[in-house]
Amino acid sequence: MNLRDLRYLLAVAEHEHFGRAAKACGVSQPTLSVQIRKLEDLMGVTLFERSSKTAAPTAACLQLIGHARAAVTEAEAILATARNLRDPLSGRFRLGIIPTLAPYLLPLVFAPLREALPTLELEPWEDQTTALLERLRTHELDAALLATEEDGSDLVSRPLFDEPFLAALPPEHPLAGRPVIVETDLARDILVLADGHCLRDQTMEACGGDAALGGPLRASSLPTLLNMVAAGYGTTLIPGLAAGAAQDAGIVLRPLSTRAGRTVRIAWRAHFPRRAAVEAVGEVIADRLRAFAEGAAAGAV
Amino acid sequence: MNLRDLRYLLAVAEHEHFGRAAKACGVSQPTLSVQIRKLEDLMGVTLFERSSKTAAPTAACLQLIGHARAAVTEAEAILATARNLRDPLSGRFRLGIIPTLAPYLLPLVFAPLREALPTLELEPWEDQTTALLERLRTHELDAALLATEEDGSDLVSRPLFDEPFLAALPPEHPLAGRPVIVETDLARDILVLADGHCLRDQTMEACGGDAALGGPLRASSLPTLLNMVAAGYGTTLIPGLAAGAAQDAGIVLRPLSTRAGRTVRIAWRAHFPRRAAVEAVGEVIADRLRAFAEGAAAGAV
DNA sequence: GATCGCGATAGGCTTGACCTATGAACCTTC
DNA sequence: GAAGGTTCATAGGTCAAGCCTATCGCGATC
Repeated sequence: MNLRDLRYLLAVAEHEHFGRAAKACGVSQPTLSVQIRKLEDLMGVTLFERSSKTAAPTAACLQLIGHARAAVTEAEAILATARNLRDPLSGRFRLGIIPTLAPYLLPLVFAPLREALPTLELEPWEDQTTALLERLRTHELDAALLATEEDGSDLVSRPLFDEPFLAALPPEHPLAGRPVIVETDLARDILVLADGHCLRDQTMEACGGDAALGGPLRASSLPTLLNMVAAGYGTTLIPGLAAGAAQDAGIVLRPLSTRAGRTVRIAWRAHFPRRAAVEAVGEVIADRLRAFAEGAAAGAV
Repeated sequence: MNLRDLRYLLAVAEHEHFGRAAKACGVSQPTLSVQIRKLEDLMGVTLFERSSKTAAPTAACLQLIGHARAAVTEAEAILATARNLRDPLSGRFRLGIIPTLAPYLLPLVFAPLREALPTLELEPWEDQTTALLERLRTHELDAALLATEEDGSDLVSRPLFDEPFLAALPPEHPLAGRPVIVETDLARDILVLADGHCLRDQTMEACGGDAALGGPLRASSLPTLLNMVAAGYGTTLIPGLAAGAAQDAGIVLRPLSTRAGRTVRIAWRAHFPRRAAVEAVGEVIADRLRAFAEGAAAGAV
């Protein structure tokens, strides 16, 4: 049985006439005769009572056409729905973002994304890198903003912008008077984030790679870390986008001598079919951050 | 688009694996790959995200499979319903019966019909001949029990049994003493049914064919006519099956010298597809009335 | 590095839906 | 009552499409 056959059935039932039904279906009358006959043979039921005048649906036919109409309607609903889904820039887009980036990046890019991609329903999801990669692989996310290189060939990524690190010091700190900070000088009293934050590893690497660095404190979030620094418990490195929040907290910021920083990338599954949406989202973010990245590059020269 | 394609779609979505889905569908894996690809091209939507591990349904696909499942389910419901309708001896069977026959025949044949054709839902419809023929032609009846020959080649009929007429007389009537009645002797004070009853025409023909026969009275039903005869207002001819009711009313019944009678026939549209049901119903009625018909024939010899 | 498993592709076969032309039955009209 | 115009059914040929087997390319795994 075929959806086409069901359409033929409905047409003949409606017109009660093979010729007119054939015209309505855009086929010849013999085609309809043959197909209806096949349908009758398949079902073992006479569907129409033919006479020289008309083709009247039998009682059995009347019982069947309800289902037939439902099937045809559902099939058409599939195509209609597909038409609406055709635009890859439309629909839900679940974007993972690491916690040291989300609170500072989202306010910058949310409105531009809405404006550039009005039909894309952006759903941000904040979590640490490994959790985001896991959710990417299980199709629970469509893309993720990370500050690390992707791992594994099943995922790919492209860089969006460079984010320099800044030294964050309490105002009364001995190094606060210097215009530029040498990272290794921070190692003595540096504070770091908890395990799992990529920023923790990057900070430690920039400051000398000592795994025992940072003492017993493990801040669970960047705002917490900033408050600790502001309170005079130590120093840290912060990503450039957090500069505003750090200054608001009364922290002194200084550029680093080695121009250390991180590259924010957007990552997605290699086979993800809505590549266009990923590209578009990345493009909007990169555009919005271009001034920031150029400023960072200029400052580094 | 095709129901087969939708089944393929559902299978791949369920198994998340082309090979296993192909096995479940009973086709080869390349077949499935090609058909799904065509479906994707038709819809303009990527349905599955393929990788070397698995074929995961996309968000778009998940939105579509609900409709797809509904369409396939409806299509299967058609076949299931058709299977139930396949037996022509099952289902509604609308049988028209003329009013001078229905009250006496139905009590005789209803139970035998139920027993012989338990799945046939018999719906009797009582009306005069012309109305029954009209309803037959408009497909509002499946068959009709008549006492006339069918008219027009679009309808056909077969005889079921012969029903002799009997002279019906008030006990005090002068002719009541005779063992056999000559029909034309009844003409003087005969009572007839209203226009439209075939029995009216047959009575008048048997008694001399005078159109002015029967005086001003036009009984609207046979029971009324019987009561009029019982009350002494005149005589009439009654069909044999009404004999019991007439005797109950206190009427004297006598055979006719010419053995006049009528043939009860079952009529149906020439193209009616449930011919088997018509034949079966007719057969049960003829069987049940065989004794009656033979008795009538014997009585006539 | 070889093997295995996945989906995609290629080439050839066969089915079946379609068309036009024609037939058979029936109705209407002159 | 013969002619012509309906109706649906049938016949024969064409062509698209679905299917198969064989093979490829890619990635993971041992």
